[in-house]
Amino acid sequence: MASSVTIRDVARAAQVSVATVSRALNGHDNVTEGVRRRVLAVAHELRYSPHHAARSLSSRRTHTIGVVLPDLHGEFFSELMRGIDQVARECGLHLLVSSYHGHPEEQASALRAMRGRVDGLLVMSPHAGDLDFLSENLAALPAVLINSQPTDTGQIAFGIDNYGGARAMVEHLLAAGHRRIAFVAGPANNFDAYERLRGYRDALLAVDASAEPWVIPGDFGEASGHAAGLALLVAEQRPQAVFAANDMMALGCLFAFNQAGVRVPDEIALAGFDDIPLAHYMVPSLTTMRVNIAELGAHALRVLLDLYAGQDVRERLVPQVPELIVRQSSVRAPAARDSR
Amino acid sequence: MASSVTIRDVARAAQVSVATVSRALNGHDNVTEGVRRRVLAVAHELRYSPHHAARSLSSRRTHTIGVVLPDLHGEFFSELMRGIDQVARECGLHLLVSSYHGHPEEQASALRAMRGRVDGLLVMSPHAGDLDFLSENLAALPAVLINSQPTDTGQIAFGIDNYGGARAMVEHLLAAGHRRIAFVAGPANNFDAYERLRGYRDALLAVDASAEPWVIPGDFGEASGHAAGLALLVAEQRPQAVFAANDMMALGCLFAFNQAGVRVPDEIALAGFDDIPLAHYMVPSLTTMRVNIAELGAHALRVLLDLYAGQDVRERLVPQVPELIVRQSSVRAPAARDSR
DNA sequence: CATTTTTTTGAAAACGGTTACATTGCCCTT
DNA sequence: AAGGGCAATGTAACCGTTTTCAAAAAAATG
Repeated sequence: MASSVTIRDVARAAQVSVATVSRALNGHDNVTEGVRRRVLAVAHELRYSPHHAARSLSSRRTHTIGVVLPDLHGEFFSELMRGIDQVARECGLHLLVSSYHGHPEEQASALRAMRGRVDGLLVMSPHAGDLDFLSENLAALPAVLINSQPTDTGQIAFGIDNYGGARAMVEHLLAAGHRRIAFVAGPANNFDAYERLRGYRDALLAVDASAEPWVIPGDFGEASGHAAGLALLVAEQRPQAVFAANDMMALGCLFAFNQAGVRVPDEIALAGFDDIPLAHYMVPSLTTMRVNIAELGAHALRVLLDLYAGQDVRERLVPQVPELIVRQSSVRAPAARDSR
Repeated sequence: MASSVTIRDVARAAQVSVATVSRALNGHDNVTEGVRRRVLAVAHELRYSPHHAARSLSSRRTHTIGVVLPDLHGEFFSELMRGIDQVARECGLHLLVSSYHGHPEEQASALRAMRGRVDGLLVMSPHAGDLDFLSENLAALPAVLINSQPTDTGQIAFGIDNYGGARAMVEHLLAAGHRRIAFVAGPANNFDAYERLRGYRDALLAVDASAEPWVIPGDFGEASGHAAGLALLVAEQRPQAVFAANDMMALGCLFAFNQAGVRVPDEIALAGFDDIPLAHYMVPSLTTMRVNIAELGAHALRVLLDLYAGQDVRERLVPQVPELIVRQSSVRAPAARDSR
């Protein structure tokens, strides 16, 4: 089975003690050059590779970061992982990923199972109200919360400026001449969704205090966007623009509009949020708020590492501001610009 | 810092020996019910959680599976992870993910770093010719290779029947009445891409030995599909159908055709491979070969676990056969069926 | 050259669990 | 009541490293 050539084997073959082998391999400077070379040669020869568990038991470091996410699929997850992975590789760290499919108790057990397995944690917890619960189970590990609601328990957390992004989008739609703007909301207990909804509401009311927000429920999935699109089409007075809380739902809407022969943006304007790769390729291409998810993940890990190093990271927890990407779906004239 | 309440603390508080605590916690049956309850209560009270490194050092099991992939982004990766994750959760396993961005030496170090860290490995290595190299670095761990080319070194490996899938698609296009069928290829050194190309060629030549395959280079990215689409449009005689080696490139093609005002499928038919979620939402919706990537990952992990348990898994290494999904993009009449 | 200082090396103690083996206590035979 | 068998518990060795501390060797000092 697992071959298991240990540090003792290397020591014997190189005719030194295990302590010397350990020192040589870890690049300590108190080992003679000749000895070091001999040890390295023998280690390579024997295909020695240190046993991780033993090493981390004794050194109290695992060189591993735990990533606890609500789900392990979809564009968001994939991009987030990409960003995290990039930084992890640069720093020679490994990633232990874990998901809890919405079940809080699974999240708790996932978090606790991280003890002695990771040096720090990146946790994404978009569901409202589980923060006290969360800090309960954080096993005293350094942790950075991604994209959660702000916490009063002093947890290190930051995310995307969903509120500001949503406001910016509504302002764009208003500026493009649309007045009756409907909003397709995300899941009720999702903090991102809540913030985007709030941004939509505030932007509308800011320009006309008597305006009536028009909110259709959704769940961030394509299908719910499709349903929302159909619902909007049968309204006695159709909206002039539809702002979906994420791109997937906007896609579903567009699908519904296409099926019904309603032309976008001529008869109805459409906008999303996230700027997933498809947004660029839809016909018409989708106006959206670009969120650099990979950078979000990368930044989170960098902050975690500095936190681990004992630095003060407080002032680096500014939310990431999304960028407005205007494409064809929101303006009658051909899209003014497309930054791709 | 990390609180570190150890098994000894629990033992002291429960007034038993560490051995008894260990037994009680691991559900051994030789512990009196009263004692077990007391230990469990104390452990919970103290928020004890076993130190993973210590446990796996002594028990020789890590309850962790290593997943080594070429890249950590995109639809394929995301779906694969979803499938793997699902099985892992069912079995109470953790996932250590690692990527090597195409660099073989990084792959080697990633593989070696897995020693003492995981119980088994899931490796995806689509680049041709690194298999001997690979087995060199497998650290004698049980491993399952996903979607690699078949190996002669006796490695456990399986993947997708890309060849058969490509043949099936070409046969469908031929049956739909298209004769001049162009193929947008994938990266040159990618085994999946090679197999799909081979399937295309063979299917064409099977029906007419003098047929001339028409292959445009691509790299599986949207952009290369777009470029290929433009290239095809300026050919003196346009193809009647375009078969892209994956959906993303088909998407790029469609984008090019749409921009040029060439209607799909009326003027030119289009087909892809993978059945990514967007395929369903494109206008027109895309005919493609559905590959159940999540299931591929799930199956790979199940095989790995059985391999680990010492079973013979040889006859379970059959390639996964993709399913033909006919949508609007390949047939003039409204799509006959759409299995979504 | 003797002595002190510095560098290089080795022996052994952690690290926090699991588990083989020894021990204890209890019940059952005879 | 003594002994045997069995279940529950404790003791201590072990897993493969790192690291402290002491010893040995080498270098610097007077």
